[in-house]
Amino acid sequence: MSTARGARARARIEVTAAIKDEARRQLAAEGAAKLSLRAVARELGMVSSALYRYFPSRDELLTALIIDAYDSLGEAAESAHAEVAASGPRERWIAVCAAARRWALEHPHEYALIYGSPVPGYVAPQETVPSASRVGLLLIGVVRDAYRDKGVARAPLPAGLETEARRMAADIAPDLPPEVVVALVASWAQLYGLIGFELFGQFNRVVEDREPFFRHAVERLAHDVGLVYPEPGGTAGGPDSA
Amino acid sequence: MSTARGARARARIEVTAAIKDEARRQLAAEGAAKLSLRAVARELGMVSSALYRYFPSRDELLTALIIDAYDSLGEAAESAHAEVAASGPRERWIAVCAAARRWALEHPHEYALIYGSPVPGYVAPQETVPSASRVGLLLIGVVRDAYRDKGVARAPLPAGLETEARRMAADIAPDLPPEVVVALVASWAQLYGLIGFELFGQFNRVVEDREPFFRHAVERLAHDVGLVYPEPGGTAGGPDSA
DNA sequence: CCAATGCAAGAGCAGTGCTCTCGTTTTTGT
DNA sequence: ACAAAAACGAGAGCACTGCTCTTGCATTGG
Repeated sequence: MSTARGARARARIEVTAAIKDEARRQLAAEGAAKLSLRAVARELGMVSSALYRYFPSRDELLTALIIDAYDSLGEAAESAHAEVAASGPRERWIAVCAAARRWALEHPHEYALIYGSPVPGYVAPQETVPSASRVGLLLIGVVRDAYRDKGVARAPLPAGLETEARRMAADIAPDLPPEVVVALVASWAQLYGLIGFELFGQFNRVVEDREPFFRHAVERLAHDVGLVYPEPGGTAGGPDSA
Repeated sequence: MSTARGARARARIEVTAAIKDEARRQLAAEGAAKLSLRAVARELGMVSSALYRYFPSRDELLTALIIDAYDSLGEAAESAHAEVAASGPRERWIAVCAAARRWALEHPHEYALIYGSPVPGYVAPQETVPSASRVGLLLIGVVRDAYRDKGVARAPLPAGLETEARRMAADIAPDLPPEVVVALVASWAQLYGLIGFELFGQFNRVVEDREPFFRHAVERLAHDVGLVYPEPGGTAGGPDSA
């Protein structure tokens, strides 16, 4: 009974996985632009039209790969974070950022797929959101822990940003002060600016020894979100001084 | 004489320009992926093979558009900077960053072409470098002026970054302290992280009122490169305290 | 003035995403 | 258990792409 509706269904799952695997191989090898449905089908020994039984279009296949890429990146960041979970917030912050960079350097085409220019007129479907948020959630968690523990440093917000900052905080991390949430989101975006510039060649002939450069930049981002001190001994606004 | 070898040569220039114009139109309308040589030729009333007399391949056409895009962005930033040339370094810094953002929002596909994922296996040819550097040079200039005037704030570099920082400074701005150059390059990359996230939809449902958010983030970047004070009255390390 | 070159046009090749049809196989409802 | 329904693989075909090659005309330079 468990395999009653299984023969077909299980085959379907396997073929779907095989298609994604082969597609991912081609993506990693040649990039999203050269990913061809026909080539995938050819490599799998099936005819191209058969592939449409599994993915209704090339874009749908790409979307599946995008979700997988987000998850792969998120997993890499989460496991890197787990290894330093006992350390201070600065270490944890740096570990997550460094893991994101490492993953990007190891999977350039997949990184380009998710953080580079989105394909043609493509808007990310709703179902990508959970996977896409994993690194961000990790960073939020680090700052939240630091804040709960001994508080984080903050700088006042300009007048024009106050209401938006409150709205952002309510949506993202209601337990954190708006200033911190704003700095967090900005740092999050800036992190990917650093990674993208390295990956897409903008640092060629500008930054050569990139690892220490990145580490230093990321430490400054940690500072920006209020993770001020190298390690123990945080002064700065505590959870109660709001 | 000036038009002696002109009949042909002038026509060539005009046709080349017409091709680029039409290609740019299609790029702006549909994005780089949907830019088709045949469609360009069709729109210009010529046959597709004729177009290859002017651009040896699609990639060459794209490269030409890339250079134009860099120049367009650079020009926008430069003219925005010129309008506040008399103001303090913070105002000038913000004006350049805001102009880059505005240009990106107005030319999303062109921005994606130059700062998004590079096309297939594409590496930017050497001739793009001057055009690509214009915004960066502007930012360097702002910091240089501030430094010469009353100095900028600096934070010490970690040990592992010192030699690379010196190398970078020698290459980029020998008259600026290495710490400042490092912060400058990092801020430069981070600026495009902010712009890219807004443009490519990463801020959807996260940041709604983006203009003040961006402005605040950019002010913090100004702070990071040592442009500390809202306006006059800079303490911080002067040109001589190196 | 004539040869060399520049250029537009057309045909053609290999490749793409995608649709539709046609048997065959598997699943499902009675 | 059997027939109706759904899922599936294969193939042909359409419209499109980048790019090459050949042919014939126009422009240029010696």
